Amino acid sequence: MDTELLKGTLTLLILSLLSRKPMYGYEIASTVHSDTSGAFTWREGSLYPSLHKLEANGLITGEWEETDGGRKRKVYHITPRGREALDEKQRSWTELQAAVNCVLEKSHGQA
Amino acid sequence: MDTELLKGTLTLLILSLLSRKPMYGYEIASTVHSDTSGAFTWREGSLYPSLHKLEANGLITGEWEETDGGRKRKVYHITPRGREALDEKQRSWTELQAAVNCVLEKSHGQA
DNA sequence: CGATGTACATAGAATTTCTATGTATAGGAA
DNA sequence: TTCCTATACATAGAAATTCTATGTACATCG
Repeated sequence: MDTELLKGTLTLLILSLLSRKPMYGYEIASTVHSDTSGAFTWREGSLYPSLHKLEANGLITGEWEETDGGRKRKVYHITPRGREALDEKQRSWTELQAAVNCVLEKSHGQA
Repeated sequence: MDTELLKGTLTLLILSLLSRKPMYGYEIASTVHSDTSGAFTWREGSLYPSLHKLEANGLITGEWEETDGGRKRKVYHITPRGREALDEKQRSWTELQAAVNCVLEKSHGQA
């Protein structure tokens, strides 16, 4: 997979995943990995800074939680503002697809 | 339009446009602008460096041309290697769309 | 008791794209 | 004629995103 094209989808997908239910970072990474059949494999160095940025922007909130095993996790919830941002990003994504596909189709068969 | 998502599509679209016919930089920018009904407006500071990079990588070749009016333009042609790269990038784009839409759909209706 | 998996984090590098600026000419408007 | 706009290319530096590499720490399984 061309990693160049992946850029910008991270935020969209994090918000989409958190709209299902609250998740912690590691869970987000493994969920997107399995949901995309391994097409997306986010590095921790990309994911955690993105989560911090989304939290700083008020789109998600994180709370420390302790599992039965005594392990600590930071569970993120999407905020109302986060849901608005998700809606907007989804619309942008739809527009982007349409615009790119329009150019590709116009090229098709020519030359 | 969310400019974050646009990243990575520049190379794909330049190659796609040049697969139609040879074009010069300014023409590429105005064509993509009109083809996408203004959804994409590449800055010259993004376009020209990208063209130089594609040329350095052997995916396109540029030749200076002079118009009747005496104006100079650099007309770019796609190379065989450029066509291969275009095919590959188009496949990646299709995969990316599928993967992202799969995640978005799985989130739909939940929570 | 060591390896692996879980779980978070940051520093620095690499890459992409944008902003700002510069040069130069053609053609129409004032 | 002179100025403004559109055409046409270019680069330097900044900003943003993502990756690589590294570090910490604990649980569990073999």
